[in-house]
Amino acid sequence: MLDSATQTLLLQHYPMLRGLPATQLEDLWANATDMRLPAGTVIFDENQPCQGFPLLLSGSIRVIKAAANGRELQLYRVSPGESCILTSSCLLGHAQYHARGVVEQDMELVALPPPTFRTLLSIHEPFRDYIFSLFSERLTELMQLVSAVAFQKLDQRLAALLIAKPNPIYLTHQALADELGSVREIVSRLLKNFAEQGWVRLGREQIEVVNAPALKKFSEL
Amino acid sequence: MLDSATQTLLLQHYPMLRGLPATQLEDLWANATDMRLPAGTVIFDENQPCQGFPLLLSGSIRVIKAAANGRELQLYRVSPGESCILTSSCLLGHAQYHARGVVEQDMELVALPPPTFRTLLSIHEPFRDYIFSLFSERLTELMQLVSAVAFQKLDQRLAALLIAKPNPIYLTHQALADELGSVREIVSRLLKNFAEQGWVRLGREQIEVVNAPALKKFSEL
DNA sequence: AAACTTTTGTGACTTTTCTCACAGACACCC
DNA sequence: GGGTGTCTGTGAGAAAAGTCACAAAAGTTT
Repeated sequence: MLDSATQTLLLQHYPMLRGLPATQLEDLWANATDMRLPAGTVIFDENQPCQGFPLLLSGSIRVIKAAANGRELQLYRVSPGESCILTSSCLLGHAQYHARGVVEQDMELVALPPPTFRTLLSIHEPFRDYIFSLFSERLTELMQLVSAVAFQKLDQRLAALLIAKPNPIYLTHQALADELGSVREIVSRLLKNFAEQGWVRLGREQIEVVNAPALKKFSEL
Repeated sequence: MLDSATQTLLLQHYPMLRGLPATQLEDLWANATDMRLPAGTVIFDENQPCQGFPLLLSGSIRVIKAAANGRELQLYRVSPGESCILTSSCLLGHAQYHARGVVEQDMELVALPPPTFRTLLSIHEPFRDYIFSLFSERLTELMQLVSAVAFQKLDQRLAALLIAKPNPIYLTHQALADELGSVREIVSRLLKNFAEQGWVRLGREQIEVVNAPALKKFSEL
């Protein structure tokens, strides 16, 4: 059962739920549960069935693939208003997870039980459209990712990653490597190259992009 | 307008359409168009909008990413009964294609105009479930692919590819390379290694797997 | 401020993959 | 059965990425 503050917040982040018939909305408030999860929580992992459908209110999730040797690669990130499409996939494909979800920033979410989720999909077109667009977006992103991993050099991917982030970047080289699916040493060396070109300035857990256009050009080479 | 033979074929491959109300079925027959495309046809490409929703009756499509230098990588294959989810993605996400679709084997398909597709989605739950499962499946496949490309060595991926295909494999090394996102020379060399291990026998445009278990074990290393 | 942890820098070396170049093998077609 | 085009084999070398080992630097804790 959701309190009214959470209800308001949910409708803010998920406006497509506003048009729901009153009875259905009541049903939603009654069956959904509010949760808070601290950063670092593993909310799902490979080969696990899934329990509910998450609607993010704040914070974010990193969805990653982990390799046997400890390396990992970020598939995508889930932000408020987005929900985790992988969970839809599990629920709708009656399958299990094939990735790991880790809370990146402390998170508040509303979890819908599977029947409620299915009902929403079937009765409410805006919600259905929303879920389809999410699927569509993720599919596109993943295809771009496959292509990047297969055909682009790491330095280009790193450059693209740097300019995609808010400017002074407060991350360790290891964190960047984990996002790219590579290792720390390589990222360090590449960053040093960028620094020598005068494109970035490096500090401990800090990377300042000083020549974004150059990085962009380089990443598109 | 579909002739009755095509109608029957369509319902065979897409049984979830059988439960449609009669009026809706009439609408479907009236608006759908039958098409035949020879192998090699590019049915869609990057940055193109899409016209209709394809339901495959026979043949197959390779969905690929092409790199600037001529290399390519197969994202997935579409077979009869499957439909191309990328097109759904385009239609539902109101976006453009981000990959290329090439007819692999001569193909017969029924194309639904976007409005018909949307109506089906909204009124017929089995069809909707079907589309969702397809999305779900593709998403999972793509995630596995990303992971394979990022973390597995080419020899392992090649081994996995060989055992996934019907046994005497009639393909050129170039075709295998294109499926893996690599180049011909490497595939040739790796195949030679496999042959020296006694795992395969090589011929012109022919690879016979003689020790599938060994290949499987190797691919899972 | 000494001890510890985390992060970063870096050299040396290996492995994997790609590139280029060219030769031989096979198939097909007049 | 000679010509032509498509496949395949292979060597030499380069480039990219990863591994290992260790040291220096920057923070944190006590």
